[in-house]
Parts: sequence; structure tokens; C-alpha cells
Amino acid sequence: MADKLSTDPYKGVRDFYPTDWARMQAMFARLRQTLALWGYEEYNASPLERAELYEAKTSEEIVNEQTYTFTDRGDRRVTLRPEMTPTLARMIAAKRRELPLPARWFSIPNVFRYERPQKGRLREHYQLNVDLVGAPAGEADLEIIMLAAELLKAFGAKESDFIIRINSRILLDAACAAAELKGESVKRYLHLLDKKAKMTPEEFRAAQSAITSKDPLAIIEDAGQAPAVAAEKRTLLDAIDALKARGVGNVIFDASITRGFDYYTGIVFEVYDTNPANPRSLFGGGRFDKLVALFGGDPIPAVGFGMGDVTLADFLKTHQLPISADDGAPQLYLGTPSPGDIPAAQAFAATLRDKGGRIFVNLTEKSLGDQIKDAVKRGIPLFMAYGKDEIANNQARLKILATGEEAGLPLTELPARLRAGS
RNA sequence: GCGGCCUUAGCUCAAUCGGUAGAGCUCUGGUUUGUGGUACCAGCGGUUAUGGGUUCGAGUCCCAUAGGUCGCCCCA
Repeated sequence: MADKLSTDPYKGVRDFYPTDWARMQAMFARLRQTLALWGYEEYNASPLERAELYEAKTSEEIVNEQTYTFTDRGDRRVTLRPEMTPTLARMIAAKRRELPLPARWFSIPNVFRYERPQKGRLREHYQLNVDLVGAPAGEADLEIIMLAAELLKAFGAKESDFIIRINSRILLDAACAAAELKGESVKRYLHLLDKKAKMTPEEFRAAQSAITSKDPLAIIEDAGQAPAVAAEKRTLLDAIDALKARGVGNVIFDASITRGFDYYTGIVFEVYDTNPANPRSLFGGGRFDKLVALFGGDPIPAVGFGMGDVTLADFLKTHQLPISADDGAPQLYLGTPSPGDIPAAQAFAATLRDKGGRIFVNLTEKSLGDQIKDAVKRGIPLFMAYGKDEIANNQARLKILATGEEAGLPLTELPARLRAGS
């Protein structure tokens, strides 16, 4: 006899029992609801992708060390998607001639990364991806950032609960150029900026001087001397003013926001939790105008963001924002006084289901008392016994378990009562 | 990939210096066989994560492995 099989899920991934999944779906439902109001359509794709999709344009670390990549039986190299954006770019590129652009698309895919699990990061998580494809920088950027803020507000978050930090890759590039940084040095400098928040000012200055004798951040700060930098900075500050004018007040310019992926080409932003106990990045995104062109043809500009389910759930919990939605759980527990009543109860349940009632029918030989206990444990709000007496008299007792209150009513009235939610 | 801490019943946790593995909750049954929740009673439930080592004796000390968790690296 072999060892017993483990009931643990695979390292770094989660099981979703019905109550867990109901909570996830409730959270997703709120996102979908808001996105639908903004005219965004949901798409999806397989988690399996050709490995080469990620070898061109993400960051090397992710491709080489943090993906699940294997060779299939047909010698194809396959990767479990570590992010959705390349898939989106591929899908857009494939139908570029027929899709009506701009396209407002979103998806809530599970994505995979092979790395050590830790706080807020697992090997599989669900990530809302929202993208506006086919519109250039400007209004599209503003819409995406407004929508990002709106999604959090839809859960009841206030502007004081989070802050949106905005930067621009063009601005950074201009500043690096003004500081006479080129090629690899630019990459190294952007990487350093990304870590700035975790360093002391002294550490940062020391690391910066190892890359450049000039100070790109100072050039951005005092943009007068570099016209290209000044123009980009003006554009970004105008965007921030526009967002404020449209009701997004918690947005600031932050020259140290870079985002990890190489494919960003314009505005980049990151949303931070303002809770002092948990001041971390919640999610972010930016503009990627050259990604779709990797599949051939003219570039199609795009902007979007990704939001992980774990960090979102943490945010909601931190700020005590409830997730509530109809989880589709049964409304009525149909009890059977004796096992012989089950066939008739099933038939009766079928008539209630036709009217939209969510009915749970007892299948056990337990006493009615135990069936009521069972209903309470399952969280089903209503209980009704259905047996010979009820059928003979066309009369049932509908019990509200929370209060113990009972109401007698003819069986034929039940569908109406269920619809009324009482 | 590197480091800290952790792993005892289904769950949350006890177990003194290394000396007989326990409790609460859950679950099952009963008091209570056509109507629950409270209360009381009883029961089920363990190779102390796994594999080695030290010891007369290991849940306890040591090593390794796995998993969890937190940080680093990196980042969605």
C-alpha cells in the first residue's frame, strides 16, 4: 500500500471551497458590474501559451526563473501565463483588421509564477486585467486611471484610503538622456529608481553615483535646463490636473515609479494603500504602444492595468470594506418527514425551481429535527417539511430559521413567497 | 535562489527540567422518533509533518527533507 495521498494543495496555490469561491466571485462580480458600466467587455484565453510569447518583451528574470515552462509531447515549449498582457496583445493583433477599435476589454485570468510564496504573493493568483486598446496617449490614459480609482471606490473605498502615483517612461527617458545615460545604464538606473522607496537617501545617492555623475531626478525637479524634460513633465502635470478636475483627487506625480516590465512606453502608474500599517503597492499599469506590433503590422497603442485578487482582498480587509453579493446559495431547505417522501419532494422542488427558487432537498433519513439542524448549519434561511400531511391538506409551515417564526400557507403560494425573498 | 520563525486530533491550541499526549470547538449519538438553536451526557478522533540521530527514555535536543509563514532577491 502506498503512502496516503496528501490533501494539501500544491505549494503556493489555493483551494477554493464553496464559501471561499463565493467570496471571490462576489468580489469579481463587483468588478464586473463597474466595468460593464464603463463599457468594458470581458474576454478570456487559455492559461497555456507558447513560451516564445514571453521571451521577447517581458523582463528576463520572469522568463528565465519565474515561469512554469515545459516541453509538451509534440516538442513545443509551453508556458503557463505569468501575466495576461502578452495574451491580450496577441489576441488583438490576430484580429486587428476586424476588431472595432478602440477596444475596451477586461479579463480575470489566473496567472502563474514560479517563486517562493510570501505575503500577498502566491504561485497562482487571479488578476483583473483592464485594457483600452487602439487609443493614443491622452484621454485613454485618463480614462484608465479614473477607472482604476473607480473600481476601488465601488467597494466603498474613500480617496484617503489609497493614492495613485503617476510617472512617465518618456519623461524618465528624457531625463536619462539629459543626464547622458545610455543603453544598459538607463535600465540600471530605472531599476534603481524602482527600489528607491526601500532605501535611505544616503544609500540611494551612493547607488546613483555609481551609475551616473548627474542626477536625473534633479533634472526632472528643475526641468528648466532640459526642454524635452520640461515638455514631458508639463504633459504629465496637465494629466494630473485633468484627473483632479474629473474627481480623482488622490493622484500625485512620483518620478520614482517605473514598473518592472520593459514594454511600457508612456504613462505608468501605481496605486498605493495609504494605511500606515500596510503602505504597499496595490496594483498598477501603464501605456504599452509597441507590444501589439511585435506580431507584425503597424503599432496599436494601448494602456491598461492589472490588479491581483490577493492584494485587493487584503486592501478591502485592511479598510474593513465588506464584500457582499448574492452568492447563489439555496433559499429553502425542503425537509422530508420520511425517506418515502423524497420523490414527491424532488418533484415539488422542480416546480419551485421553475419559478426561480433555489431549493435544497433533503436526501437523508434523519429526523425532521436533525434536518432543521442541518439547514441551520448550511446557512439556508428557510425550512419547510414536505410530506403526506402537507400534500393531503395543501398546507405547509414555512419556518424562518433565524427567528423561529412560522407561517402557514398553501403550497401553491410558495413560489410567490420565495420570489419576494421572505 | 538566500535567511528567520513555525508544524501536536478535522480546527484553535496545551503538555513545567527530556519522564503515562490533553482541552475547547467541530463531528457522531443520546436525553428529545413530524419541527432546530440552549443545556447536560457519551462517543469518534493521534506513527506529535516525514526520515534519520542522541538518550534508559524524545512532542521536547541535533541533522536532513517537505509544507506553512515572514523578510531578502525579484515583481503581477
